[in-house]
Amino acid sequence: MVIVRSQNRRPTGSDVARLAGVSKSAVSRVYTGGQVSEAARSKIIAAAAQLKFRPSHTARSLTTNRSHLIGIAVTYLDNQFYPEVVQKLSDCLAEGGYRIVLFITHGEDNLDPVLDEILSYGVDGVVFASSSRSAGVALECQNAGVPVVMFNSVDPQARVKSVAPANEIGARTAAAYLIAAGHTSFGLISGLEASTTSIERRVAFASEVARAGFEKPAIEPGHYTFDGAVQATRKLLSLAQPPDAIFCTNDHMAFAAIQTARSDFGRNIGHDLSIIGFDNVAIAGWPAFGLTTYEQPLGLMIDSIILYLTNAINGRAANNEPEIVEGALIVRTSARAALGCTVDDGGRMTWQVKAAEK
Amino acid sequence: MVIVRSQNRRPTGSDVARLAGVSKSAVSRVYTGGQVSEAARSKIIAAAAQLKFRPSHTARSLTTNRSHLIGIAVTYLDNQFYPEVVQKLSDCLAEGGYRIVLFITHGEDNLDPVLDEILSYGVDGVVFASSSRSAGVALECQNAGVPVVMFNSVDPQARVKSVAPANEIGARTAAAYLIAAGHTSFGLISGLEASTTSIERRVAFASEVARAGFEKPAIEPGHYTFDGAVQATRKLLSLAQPPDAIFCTNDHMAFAAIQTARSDFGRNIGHDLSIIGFDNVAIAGWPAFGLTTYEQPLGLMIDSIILYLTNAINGRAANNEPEIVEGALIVRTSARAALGCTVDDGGRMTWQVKAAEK
DNA sequence: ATGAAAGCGCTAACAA
DNA sequence: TTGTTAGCGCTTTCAT
Repeated sequence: MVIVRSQNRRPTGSDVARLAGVSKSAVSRVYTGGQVSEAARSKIIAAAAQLKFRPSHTARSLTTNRSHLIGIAVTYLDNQFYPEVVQKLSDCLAEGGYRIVLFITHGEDNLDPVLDEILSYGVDGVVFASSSRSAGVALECQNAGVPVVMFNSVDPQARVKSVAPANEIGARTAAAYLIAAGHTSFGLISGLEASTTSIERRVAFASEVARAGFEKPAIEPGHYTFDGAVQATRKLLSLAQPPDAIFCTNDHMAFAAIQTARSDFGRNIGHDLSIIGFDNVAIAGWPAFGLTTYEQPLGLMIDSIILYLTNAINGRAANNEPEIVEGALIVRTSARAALGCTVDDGGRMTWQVKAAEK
Repeated sequence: MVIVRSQNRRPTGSDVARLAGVSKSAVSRVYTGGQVSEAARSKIIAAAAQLKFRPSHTARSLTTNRSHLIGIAVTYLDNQFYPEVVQKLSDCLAEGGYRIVLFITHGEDNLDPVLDEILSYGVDGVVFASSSRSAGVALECQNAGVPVVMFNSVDPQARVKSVAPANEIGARTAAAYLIAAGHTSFGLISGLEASTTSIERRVAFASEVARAGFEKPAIEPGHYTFDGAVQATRKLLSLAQPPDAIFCTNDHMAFAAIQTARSDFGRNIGHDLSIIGFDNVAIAGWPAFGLTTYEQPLGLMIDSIILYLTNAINGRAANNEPEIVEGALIVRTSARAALGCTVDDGGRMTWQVKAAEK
């Protein structure tokens, strides 16, 4: 009985070298952009094609100490914002030859086991896109020598790089817009209490409302979930003095608020009740919602992340300052129109904060 | 000048062994579940903790020939269905110690470069969730010795494993439901012409309509995109004899259809126009849509994928038959009510096809 | 139970 | 331009 084993083994560089009549190094050089004579190169290419050879990423990683893998930790994908982030990140990273390995956490309190795993996979960099206060884990990661950027939350001590939207400006703009539209009674649906994004948005909104001399907004927690926001909306609209304007700290909750206000309370959104969100996910533009919302300029943010990561990975000096990137209020129909709207060249209506001074 | 280099090197098993006063092999055995005396084990654990040692996944992969990485190729994440797939897959895979590496294709004609990359990453298995006719690439992958499953499309020659929904039953059920509700004039918005899912759903729907003796449905391509479906809806409703019932070959397009029919044509969905989708993504349950749709039982499908993959990876016999998994029509409000609805124990309304014979 | 040694498939000096 | 050689960090026989 003849045992044919080599058939089932994945071909290696040595196999190619043998078939092409050259050394392993020559083969390696072809795949790493080294100097190889045309004659040798073509023999190698031919042999490789014949054997269907593809260099083993794993083995290469071991010697080069680069996996070309970027870890991304994300809490959930229900909120359309995160798939958008993942997709854009994946696209940009792919251009540089990097791929994403996905770590979906579930809002657990202790992320250390996940961290262990991320680190053991030998990723070249990590993006923490979980909206919680992940500074601890991120820092550990960085101390282990792996470049990290926190997306959508910032390390107050600026030890790890962070890229985040202008939460304060966004929330203030939302408040100013609602005030300019003549609203007088405000509600707010907050996200996760542990997340810096939600806190910053909540505080800024409340402060802008107070600055204008109105009663402080009624606040209900929505936990960044759809169902949570449904409950929160019910509570707000069941108040003795229900608000006529509600700011939701993300779009995902705003969709819940709009629908609940409509179906359970018969509100006419954009007329007797204004709702503003935060993120500007694709669904915000759907006719059923026409959500007025403060956008996160994802393109810019992702660019920053990529720039930082590639610099850090290649040992180049990287700007460690937290990056707060400003968006714009995208004016649609879910909030009553305020004065001062202008249409930008993209055909989108935008709105500038007039109350520039804090 | 003293150069301290070892500080910045990630600790290795040898470092731990040296500190613990044992051999490399002992350290390895601790992490692979081998036989180690309690005394040695505790010394090793302590040393590892002190050095913050984590075994290198890369090095391990090289010797064991297992990366614990599963590649997943997906076309886009705009359609909420895919994030749901990715998340569930990630969760289930994580239980078995596997992680997902993401390959987002963009519906390119030639997937070979992507395949090269997938294969070079040394993944232990691959899931093709792009809805196009990826049988060719999938087959190549399998021939390279990497277990593959095609999700949501099937290889007609059954050479590679596939897990797919009951497209035909689903589409027939949708048609039967609309007919039972008294509709007489039908439209259909199809997906990508190259995708088996869309074709099967289109053909089955049309055939069921014909079988009942009605005029064949008006068909417009929506290309599985939101914008495409908006256009398709406009065309259908601008017809001289516009349909009063439209079947969309996925939910994502159904959302576009519902909104376009409402805002551009003033239709009252579920009354003067019925719309049915396919997938049952989370958004289908939102009050704004109340989409009646044929569900893909994601849980079951993912279980099948995992089972096949783990078997194949571990060289166990795996059932190579294509798996067609049946869902149910989830009855909500976007389609006029038909006779024969029953509420299941989960509180969802479901509907059984009565016209069982083909 | 433990250690020595070989080797996984590749890259990167170094020599020729 | 080429080949030889020595690892990368781990697992895994094989002796002990």
